[in-house]
This record gives sequence, structure tokens and C-alpha cells, in this order.
Amino acid sequence: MKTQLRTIKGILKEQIAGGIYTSQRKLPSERELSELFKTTRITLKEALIALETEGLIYREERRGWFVSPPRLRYNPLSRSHFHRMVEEQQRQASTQVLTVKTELASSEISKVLQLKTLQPIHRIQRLRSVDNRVVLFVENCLISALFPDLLHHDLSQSLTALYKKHYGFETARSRFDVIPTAAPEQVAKALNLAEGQQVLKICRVNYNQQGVVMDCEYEYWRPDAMMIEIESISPHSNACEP
Amino acid sequence: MKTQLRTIKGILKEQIAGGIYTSQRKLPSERELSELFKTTRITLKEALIALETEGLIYREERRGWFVSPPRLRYNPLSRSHFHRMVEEQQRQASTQVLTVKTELASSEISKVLQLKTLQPIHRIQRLRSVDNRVVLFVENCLISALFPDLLHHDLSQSLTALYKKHYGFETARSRFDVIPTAAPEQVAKALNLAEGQQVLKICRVNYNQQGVVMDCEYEYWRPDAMMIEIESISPHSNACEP
DNA sequence: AAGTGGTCTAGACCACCCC
DNA sequence: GGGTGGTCTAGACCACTTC
Repeated sequence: MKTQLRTIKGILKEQIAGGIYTSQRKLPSERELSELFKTTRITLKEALIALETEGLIYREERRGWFVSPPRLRYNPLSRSHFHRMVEEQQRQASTQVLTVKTELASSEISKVLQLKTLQPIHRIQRLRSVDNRVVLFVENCLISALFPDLLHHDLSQSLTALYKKHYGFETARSRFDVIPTAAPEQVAKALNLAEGQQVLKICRVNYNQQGVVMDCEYEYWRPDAMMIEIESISPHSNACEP
Repeated sequence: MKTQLRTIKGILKEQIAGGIYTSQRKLPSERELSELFKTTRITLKEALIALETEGLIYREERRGWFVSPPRLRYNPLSRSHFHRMVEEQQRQASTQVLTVKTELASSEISKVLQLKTLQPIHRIQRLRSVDNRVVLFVENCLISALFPDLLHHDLSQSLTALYKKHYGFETARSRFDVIPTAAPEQVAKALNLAEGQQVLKICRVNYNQQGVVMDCEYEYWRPDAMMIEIESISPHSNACEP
């Protein structure tokens, strides 16, 4: 009978909604739960994975299962920086710089950045948290020539703000791709995911006022941590003529 | 050793990339594959699920595993209708109307549609395919009062086009939410997914030229079937003054 | 009726986290 | 070192699809 999976999911859902686990946030261990529900760990784990897919709970590799906090609302079109966006939603943001490298652009990156010659780029990998939970792995690739001495600045702040303040560049236009896919190994490790778990990948290319590509960005989000929010104005609506 | 999962994934990936299965598209059965790899069905299934998460393969409930075709590029900001969008990408689109109902709006829908009184709405559920593969379940909820006699029209076409042609309404503004979550029961059934499988949910609210809410739409996409593509123009870029 | 994936049992060892 | 999830074995029956 497939009733069992449903029953387990139903009961756990109720308990989560009822806030039983919110005090501690951490769920009982898989072994404990499987005994409680008189089933095997595999079946129980499937129920947990189903709730994870729904975005109700999440796991940290070998640390356990936790109740998901409310999703962050993320508007990629807004000019708001990560920290400001998070704080506007009464949450607490933090950024940790993982690695900073300067190297020749790979062929893939060269293509995205529309480089016609072999050029060095800065690669900045960072990890971002909301309320002390790691939710986002982000890598920025910027054309070194446009950003001399970049590495001397504080890279845990907003790069967009840094572009403007120190280099006079504004992000005039962006392109985004949003792709549901699996976490690559390095990302999984950084986000405390098991390898191959689901993430939302966002690839972003930024152009400055002169229409020149400045940098590209690869974001990998824990899928339960956010939702994308977009407000569109149609070209027919005369938005620019008040 | 966790090497086994990786090995299986690696080999299957290679074979898929090499196009071995593309002729027939269907993969061998789980039982067959588990014998080939000398492992259990559970382990093998985990490998398949990992590839599914990556978007390389997909399953249809109790029918088998298939190689995923390339992702459709979906720009929710473009005015393009589903059929036109699909055809612009040299693919073939089709739409099937599942159910059409007229009923009083639930409290949730009333809120989304900003209804201040109890009002009837039309609920249209449709299923959309690309190259004969079902990829999208979509439900539209429209305010009945704005669309008299709507149900007499052909609802397998673009509703946006219908709004314009027969009611003079244009979609002047939209709001989108994009949420990675699990397929609800009805959606899973319609898309041939197992219950609780991952989907990309898009909630959309459309406003007409007068700034009045016209309808809302709930889209559920097979996550391997698409990617979202967005082009933004910053308010600073003077986009309206060429 | 045969074949498929979906669900389930009852165990086991491994790799890593935390104390 | 004890606890956690991650991986794995070797089976079984069920629900549905396909013929």
C-alpha cells in the first residue's frame, strides 16, 4: 500500500505546521522516526525527501533534518543588494568570502563574457547566509582589465556597490537564466548539501552604462530558501511617461 | 563506498551524452540496469533520480525513464504566447483543455484577485506539451464578470490573445512568483509524475490597461523541461529615450 | 498476461559531525 | 566515541501501463 508514505508525510506535516519542532527546529533522527512510525529507514527517508522537495524541511549533510524558515523573496530585477534585500525582510544577512583567484578565462567564461582575446579574470567565490543558515553559493567572474586592484577591497560587501563606488560602473542591464538542477560537488559541499541534491541555479550577466559586459555571476540557491518575485511592466503600458 | 553511485551516474551520463539512448530515448528498465551494474534496484534508482535532478533524464509514472530533450527557454516577461514561444524555438506545441468550471472564488483566490465581494470565477485547467511531451499543467482563474461568455470560445488557444480579441483587454502588467516545490496530487497525475516529485511552480497575476486585476494563473512545469530567461533593463538606463 | 516503476522490509557498513 | 545521515544488499508485493 502506498498509504504509508502518505500517512507519514501527513503526520509530519501536521507536526511541523503545528510548530512542534520549531522550538528546536531539528527533527528527531531518521532512526528514531522510523521506529516511531514502525517502518524502515528507507521508507521514512523517502517521506522526508518528499517534504524536502516541497520545501518544508531541509537537511544538512550528516547533521540532520530541520524545519525550513519562510522563503526569502528574491527579486532579481531590483537594484537592491543581497544584504539590503534580506534586511528589508527583517532577516539577518552575512557573507563569507571563500576563494579569490585571478586566472585566464576558460573558453566557457570567455564566451559568456564575450571576450575576443585571451584575458585574465577575477573569480570570487562567496557563501551567503540568512539568519545564520547558509543558503547561497555565488561565484563572480569579472574582467580583470576593468577592475584594477579589485582584490584590495572588502569583497564580503556588495560587488555592485563596489563597482559603482570605485570604478564608476553601474549595472545598466542584466540577463538571467534560472535553471532547476543538481548541485555540483563543490557547491554541495559549501552549502552542506548531499551531492546531487536539487538547487536553483541562476546565471547572470551584467552590462554597464556603455553596454559593455562587466561580469557574470553563478548563483546556487538552496531551493527551499527562496522564491523569485518579478514585477513586469509591459512595453505597451507607457511606463516611462507618467 | 559511495563510489558506486558516482560510477553508475558517470557511465549513464556518458552514454546519454554519447547519444546511445537518443535513438529510442527510452532507457532500459530499472531491473535491467541494476543487473548490468550488478547492484540493487534501490541503488540504481538513486542514480537515476540524481540524473533526473540534474535534468538529464525524466520519468513517466510506471512507463519508464527517458532522455530529456533540450530545455525550452521561457521568458515570462515577453508578450509571446506559449505556442508562438515554442515554435520560435523550432519545437512543436499543443494544448489540451482538461476542465472548465465556473464557481465562487475560494478565499485564497479572492485574495490574489483582490476581490472585495464574493464573486464567481472561471477556472480553466489545461495541459501543454512540447514535441508531444507533456511539460506544463496550467490553471487560470478569471473574474467571470469581466469575461462574459468566455466558455463559448476555443480555450485551447492563447487566453491572452482571446482577452484582447474579444474583450479588448491587454496584459499591461504582471506579477510572477517562481517557486521550486513538489507537485500536488492532481498536477502529478496530469503530468505523469510520481506524487511529490519536483516541479517549478509559477504564480502569475495579470493586470489590464486600467490597472485592474484580470486573472491569475498557476503554472507547474516539469523542472527539466525549461529554463527561465529574463532580460532586464535598469531604470537608470533611460530605456525609453532612445 | 507480462512488464514497468512505486513502495516496502530488515538488516549492514561507511563517512563525517559533534562532543 | 557515539550519533548522524549516506550508501548499499537482496529480496518482496502492489498499481499501473502496454500488449
